[in-house]
Amino acid sequence: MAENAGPAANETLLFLTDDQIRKGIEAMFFAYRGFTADPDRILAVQGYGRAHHRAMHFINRSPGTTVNNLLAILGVTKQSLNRVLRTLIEDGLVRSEVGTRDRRERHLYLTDAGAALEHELSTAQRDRMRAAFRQAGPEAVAGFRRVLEAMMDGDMRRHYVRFRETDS
Amino acid sequence: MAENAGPAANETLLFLTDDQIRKGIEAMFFAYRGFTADPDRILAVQGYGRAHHRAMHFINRSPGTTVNNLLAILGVTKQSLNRVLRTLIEDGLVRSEVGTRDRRERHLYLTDAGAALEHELSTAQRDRMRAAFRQAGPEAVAGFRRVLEAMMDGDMRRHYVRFRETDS
DNA sequence: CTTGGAATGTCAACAAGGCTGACATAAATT
DNA sequence: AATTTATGTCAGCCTTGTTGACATTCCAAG
Repeated sequence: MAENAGPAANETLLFLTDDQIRKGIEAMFFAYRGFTADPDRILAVQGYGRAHHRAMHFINRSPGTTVNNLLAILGVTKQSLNRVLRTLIEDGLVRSEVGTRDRRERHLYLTDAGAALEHELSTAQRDRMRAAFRQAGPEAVAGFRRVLEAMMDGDMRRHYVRFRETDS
Repeated sequence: MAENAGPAANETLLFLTDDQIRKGIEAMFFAYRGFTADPDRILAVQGYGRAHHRAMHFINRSPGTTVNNLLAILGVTKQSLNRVLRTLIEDGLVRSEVGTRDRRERHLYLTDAGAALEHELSTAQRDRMRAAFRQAGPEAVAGFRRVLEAMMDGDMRRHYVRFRETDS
């Protein structure tokens, strides 16, 4: 792994003190609340929760994905996901199609109504993220991404990278 | 607020495209899982959850804090927090002392056992954060913090800043 | 071809931890 | 004395995690 070999390597190690790390941890905690606040507000009105948002986000990202696939990405049990999917399907936001090649699989798509809600949610979340990005500047954003990627578990990083490379 | 006025301002606006923002959103989602994974594993063994971790973290950060104070930081209802605090007090991890100046208040402290568990949890979390910081480098870390701070809600930023400036 | 296992998805029941509402108590404030 | 504030508690609800049991479908070994 290519270690950072910048100038004044001795001095810059200050960024690894427990105190700096602790600040990072608290920043992560408080920021994540902001990250989910806007979609949560919208969802509460409709009687949905964060789990519905996550499902719709990733169905939108890869239409036709299977339940199993979604399971691996979301990192929950199939039973948990199923409850969420059931309500989304009942409410006409998600469409589930039996696979043609393998009839055990269900391929998931957003309906028009589902796409509309997903768009509303993701717009709210994107607006805040965009404001933060603009305020912090492009170099900060690059660093933000770099740290987050290094923080992911191996499995999650695989999913993330797969998405990152899709339709770059 | 001082807008970024770096060189090639035209070109660098590319970092604000919807696609870049979406990558940031997904990075945040996947990274937060890694962020909580290690403490969650430890907590599961003891029958506690993330809520207990958060309470202990902030009691450790400001010993003697009141219930009301903790409520504002954690952003939950008193009923929710009380359930968690009750079990922590019953199990001898947290001590609650009636205030001397204002006897309505309860001041919260970690017991030795509580401090030990808190330390175990925060060590696990810090280790991962430190690894990510080291891998990403000091400039990336600065950017990471900058973006997260810009992402916080106003109230949360107030709490964060208060902590950040305490015993810097 | 049949049969047994593996993969996939569904239903039921439970627990953690959010939430609201109502209420009690004690202390401080007016 | 009356009101407000800080805290705790009870009851009940919702979302979203969990396990266990089960149905369906596919595939591969006999």
